[in-house]
Amino acid sequence: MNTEKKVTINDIAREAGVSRTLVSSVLCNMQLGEKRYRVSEETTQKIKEVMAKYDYHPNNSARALRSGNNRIIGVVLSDISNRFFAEVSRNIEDWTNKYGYMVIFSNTDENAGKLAEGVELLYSRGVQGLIIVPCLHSEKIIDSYKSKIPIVLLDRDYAGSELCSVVLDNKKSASELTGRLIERGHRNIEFVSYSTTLKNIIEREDGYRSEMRKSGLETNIKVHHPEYGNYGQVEEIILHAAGNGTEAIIFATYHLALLGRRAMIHNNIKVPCAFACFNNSDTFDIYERGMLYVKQPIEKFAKHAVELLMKRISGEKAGSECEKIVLPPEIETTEI
Amino acid sequence: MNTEKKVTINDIAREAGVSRTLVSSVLCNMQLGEKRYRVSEETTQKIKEVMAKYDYHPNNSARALRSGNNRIIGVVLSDISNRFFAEVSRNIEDWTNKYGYMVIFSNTDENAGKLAEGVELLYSRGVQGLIIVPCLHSEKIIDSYKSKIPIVLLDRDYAGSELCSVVLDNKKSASELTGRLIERGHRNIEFVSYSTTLKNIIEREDGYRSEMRKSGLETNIKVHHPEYGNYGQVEEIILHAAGNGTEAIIFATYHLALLGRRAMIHNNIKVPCAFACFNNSDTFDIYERGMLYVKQPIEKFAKHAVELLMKRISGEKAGSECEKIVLPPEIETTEI
DNA sequence: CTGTTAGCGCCTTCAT
DNA sequence: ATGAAGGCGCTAACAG
Repeated sequence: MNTEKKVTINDIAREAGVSRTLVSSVLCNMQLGEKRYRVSEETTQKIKEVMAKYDYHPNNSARALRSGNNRIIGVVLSDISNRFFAEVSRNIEDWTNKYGYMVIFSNTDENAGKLAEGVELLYSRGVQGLIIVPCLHSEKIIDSYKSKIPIVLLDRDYAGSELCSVVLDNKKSASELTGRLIERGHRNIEFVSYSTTLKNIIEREDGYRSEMRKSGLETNIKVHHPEYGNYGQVEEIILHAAGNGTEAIIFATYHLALLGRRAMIHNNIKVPCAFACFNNSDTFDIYERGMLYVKQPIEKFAKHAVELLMKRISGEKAGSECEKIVLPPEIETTEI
Repeated sequence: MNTEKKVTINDIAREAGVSRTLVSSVLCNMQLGEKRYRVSEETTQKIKEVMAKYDYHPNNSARALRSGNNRIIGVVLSDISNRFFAEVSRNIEDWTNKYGYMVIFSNTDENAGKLAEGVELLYSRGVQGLIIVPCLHSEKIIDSYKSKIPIVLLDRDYAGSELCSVVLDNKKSASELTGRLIERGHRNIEFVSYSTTLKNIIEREDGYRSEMRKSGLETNIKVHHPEYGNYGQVEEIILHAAGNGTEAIIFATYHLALLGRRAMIHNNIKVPCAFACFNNSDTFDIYERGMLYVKQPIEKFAKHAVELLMKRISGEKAGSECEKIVLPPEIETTEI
């Protein structure tokens, strides 16, 4: 394989008859948008030619060592194979690339222990900054790094985090969704969620409750908290709803919506005439026509997170106040 | 932020009253499974304490520079937000971590130009090896790197590639799928695919044709090649099939299956009584009960790809023959 | 505009 | 079992 020794900056300098410094300057100018170091057009050309001729690639480790910046950031999230985070990742990657940075991912599977491992691994790898999707009980762990490395929270924030964050306005999402269902003439609207301390989820329930109250449907409020992943309990909820004139059900998460829909199909239930969840999906788009859902503004999530992080990495007001970005919800309907 | 200077190996050495060499040795021993360099238990302990006390993290760039290995590999694939590749990515990540390596991704969007950019970027970043999902017309680009860096092809291979690869037995997958439909009593089975030179896709069609022939259904062979992403054409195929006693349709890709299913639903067609595609999906699992499909052995894809790559990186028989791994298909049925 | 001089932090012989 | 010395490839100050 690597029989031929790597060509270094010295080789280029020698071959071009100039000093290493010049080659380095040209390199730097290339990486940015030209001109930061003054090098004559003539020598610049010559050096570029030689670099091309020898297929020269500057050694990144050396650069990183010298400059103290390896142009890598870390992203810590639940599971990159989860639909939502997969798309977020893709967008983060694209944005990061625009800054000349690359991304390394770490999956937590919603487990604080794994999050700790992941963050530590990335930190010890020397990444320049971290975008983190916190999970339950990860607050302290994250806090312990905030003086060591720039961090931006994504999708979720927690009380007392003095960190930049980009999140959806979960409460408003749920209340708008509820409002839409009420507009459609529904009154018996139920809400299926989890019993959790995860801020995101709690706010969704809040949104539902407050909208119901605002519309004078306080007595119609009905919230369920099945155990996580317990299909049987979801099925019971559905069966019960079917026999009680429930007109619509709101599921607080995509996963819950899947379970719920499965229960309906398996029991051949058609009663609940509206259906909503917190995410889009290519298949729901086909199978659930005219269904309301909250669209996650994924591109914005990614864009803002990367921008915030880059700002902190480049040190503008390093330790200063944190910026919290709350994105407005977008309620959408699948094709009719 | 980084007000406190990073603590280096020298600081640790000074503080522990030993030489850098010893600290380095301890470090190395820690990273592997103990004992490669002889250091007395006593000093080892002392050094470890000091490292912990000062929260010492060896500088990765320096290590990489010195050792010539940054323990990073690159993965070039279509689109990490695509369901199949998202899962593959996750698995590659997990496997790679077991080797102490990390992953950087690059997306091609099935575009050879982007693939070229991505590969070049990763190469210039100095990754130790590359796992690549080739796309149309990317053969030459990939070939041009094979003498420079270890490469393993994933999911797709191309004629004449002298590279390691891990792929599914696409032909067999399609023929088994066809066989299953025939077992179920179907005779008029159609196949919807693309007109392409992508080996994967072609082999699937081959599999269908050969199985039909083998079962004496040669005259029932019917293949369609709609343009990529052209919903109208797919809809026509479905409408036509519905009026002609077609009993089953096989879609060569997941995307085609989605389009096809959409056409059926929009036109309220129930005629085609079997339905199959080349991937699983959480929603198909719910909406298409008893549907046959080919399950991609994603974990195996990842495991083998990473293993092959690591073998090449560590230089065992560097330039020698390439290993081609062809995974057997697993035909599955969604819940009934 | 160009060259010289110092290291960045670490690993690796080679001595002791 | 431990230490000294050299250098990986590059960039950032300075000089000219």
